[in-house]
Amino acid sequence: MQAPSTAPESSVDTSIDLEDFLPYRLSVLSNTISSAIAGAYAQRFGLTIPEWRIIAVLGRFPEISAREVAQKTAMDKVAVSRAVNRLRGAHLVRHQRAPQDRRRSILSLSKGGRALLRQVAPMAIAYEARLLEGFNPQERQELGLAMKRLLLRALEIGPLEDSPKTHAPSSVRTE
Amino acid sequence: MQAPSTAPESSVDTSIDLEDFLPYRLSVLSNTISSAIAGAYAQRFGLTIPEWRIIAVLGRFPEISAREVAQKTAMDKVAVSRAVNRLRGAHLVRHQRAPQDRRRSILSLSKGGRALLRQVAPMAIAYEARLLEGFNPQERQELGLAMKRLLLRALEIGPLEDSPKTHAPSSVRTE
DNA sequence: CACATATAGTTGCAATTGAAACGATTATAG
DNA sequence: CTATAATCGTTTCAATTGCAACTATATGTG
Repeated sequence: MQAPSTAPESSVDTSIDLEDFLPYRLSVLSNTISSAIAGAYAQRFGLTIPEWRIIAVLGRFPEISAREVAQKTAMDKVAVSRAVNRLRGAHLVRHQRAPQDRRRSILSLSKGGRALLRQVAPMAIAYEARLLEGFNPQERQELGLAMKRLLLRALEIGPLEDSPKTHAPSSVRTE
Repeated sequence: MQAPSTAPESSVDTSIDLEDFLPYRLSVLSNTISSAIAGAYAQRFGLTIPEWRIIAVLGRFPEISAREVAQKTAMDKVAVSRAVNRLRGAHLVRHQRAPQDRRRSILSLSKGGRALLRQVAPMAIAYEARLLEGFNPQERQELGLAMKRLLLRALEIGPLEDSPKTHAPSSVRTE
């Protein structure tokens, strides 16, 4: 597709080591941890991770709308809607409509939901503690800070749209 | 925002702050970065992340089997099979059978696959470089090390099955 | 008021994914 | 040698997901 590479001995010159590639390593790490947790939640409490997230956030911020839940959990609104419905079916979450804006829902934990949270939260916290066991306070702080910086940077860089080669002539489609 | 600490009662004693919870933060960070990359790969090269991983690993280790690809990419064998089929359809990957064990496949990049890798790899590396722009060499090393430790720890802790009683001999086999 | 536009949440549909069953081949036990 | 088990990769089927369309409310404009 492009002009043939003029490299004389090209066999390995563009090889990339997946094991050193930060996005790959992050993905493997995150998936490993998430599936360990997901297995435990499912097995012991019948909860998925989206459901657990909703319960956690409602424990901390009662009486918020589905949209706010979506923001605070970094979940899609569709995922929130479906997970909330399952939780309602299990009588773990209560659902009202906001009187002043009747599109808006007001979600909160039921008694059972709060009881479940009291069971799940310690397990989650204990798991995190085991993960970080070998890290001293300074290392923990540095790790947290590094993740914060990376996330900020990833959001700044953004969706990586076309051609970073030419200086962007701000030809951004607005529709 | 937080309830007044006056009540030593039950209401908030198990609240967990999702934003501080390491597995959640890792998941958000990884998803943010992965979807930025996925968008760019799809748009510019018509590649998914599984496909990109396979191309990268075949660029570095030619003539390996699907099973080895699965190990090296941390992908499921089913996912590898499907992605390899798409790549074969696009004439980016070649597929032979091992003569001494005819169950085993031998995969390698075609000429086009190598050309594509030469285009994609620099973009991937550049993206990673932008992510890490603000990190000095020591910070990079510490970050890499921290991730390594966390992954090892997560594998040690394992699937978090029932009864964290007897510490099983950690079978972190690397075959 | 009538109309267009915007927002909250749900639903339908197609694509993706994962677990288990499968066919083909090779390895092991008796 | 034969029967059984294990391995590699594919296929099948069901569950999950993501996107767009949809319903219902709400707001803003002439």
